[in-house]
Amino acid sequence: MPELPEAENIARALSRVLTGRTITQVEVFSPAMREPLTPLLTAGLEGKSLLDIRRRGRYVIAELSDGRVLLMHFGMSGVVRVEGGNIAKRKHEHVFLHLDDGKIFRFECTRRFSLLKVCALPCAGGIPAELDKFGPEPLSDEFNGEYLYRVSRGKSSPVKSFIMDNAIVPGIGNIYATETLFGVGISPLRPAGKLTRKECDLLIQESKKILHRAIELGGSSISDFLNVDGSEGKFAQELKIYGKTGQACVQCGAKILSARIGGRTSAYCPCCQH
DNA sequence: AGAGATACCTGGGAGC
DNA sequence: TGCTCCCAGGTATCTC
Repeated sequence: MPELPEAENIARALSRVLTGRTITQVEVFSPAMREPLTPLLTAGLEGKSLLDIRRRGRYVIAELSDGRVLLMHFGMSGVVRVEGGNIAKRKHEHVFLHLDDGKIFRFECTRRFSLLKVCALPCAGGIPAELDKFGPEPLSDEFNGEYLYRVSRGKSSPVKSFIMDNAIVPGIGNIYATETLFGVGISPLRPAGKLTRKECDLLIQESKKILHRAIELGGSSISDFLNVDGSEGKFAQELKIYGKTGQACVQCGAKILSARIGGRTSAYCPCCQH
C-alpha cells in the first residue's frame, strides 16, 4: 500500500534506471485502471525520452522530452518493474513501455486503483494542474507546526482524517497517520481543531521522523508493495500499532482498540492516546 | 461550505 | 470442500 515513502523510493529507483532512456514502443493489455489506459497508445510516446523523475505526494512524475509528463499513482497495489524483455507477462500487468536499452518498464496493479496517464505541464520542472491543489510536502519546511495549527482551527473532523487529507498535506496514508498519532499520544478521534499549538509541533516532528525512517528502510511492504527492483520494504517490522488491534500496546500493555474513522480502520491505544 | 458516505477493484481470509 | 461475506485502501464523487 504505497504511501509517500514508497512513492519516494519508487521515484528514486526509476530515476536511476529511466533517466535518459527513450520509449520505443507502448503496449496496453487492459482498458483501464483508475482511468482508461488506451490513450497511452495514441499519445505519441514513441521516440520521447525521460528527462527527469520526481515525486509529489504519492504521485510520481516522469517528465518527457516533449514537455509533457507521465503521471503515476500506485493506488494500493501498484507495482512497477524495469526488467529485460524475456519475462512472461504477469496476470495483472497492464502496461509495458519498451525502452531503447532493451528493457521494459512494466506497470502492474492487482486492484486497479493505480493511475498511469500522459498530461501537460504548465512549465518545465513544474507539476501537472491536477496536483496543484495539494498542501505542502510533508518533508518540506512549509509543513510545520504553525501551518498545521492555522489550517486546523475550527475543524471538527478527526485529526486522523485531517492529516490524511491531500489538500492539507499529501502523502500521509493510513499506516503513517496511525503510527504518527500513536507516537505523539494523540487520539485519532480528536477533532483537529482541538490540537494545541505544542501538539501541532510534536505531530509534525513525529510525522517527519517516521517518514524519513520509512524512506530509509524502503517503505512498508504490508501486503502488495514491492520496490522497483523487487526488494521488499522493511519498515513493516517497525510498526508499533498499525494492524495490531487486539494485541498489547508496546508502551503500556493495554489492549489496542480499533475505530472506523473516515471509512478506515484506525488502531489506537486507549491508554496512551488522548 | 464542510463533513461523511460510497463506488471503484481483486484476492485473501473467516465462517458456515 | 466450496460457498458467501467482509476487509484492505486512495481518490473522486455523491449526498446531507
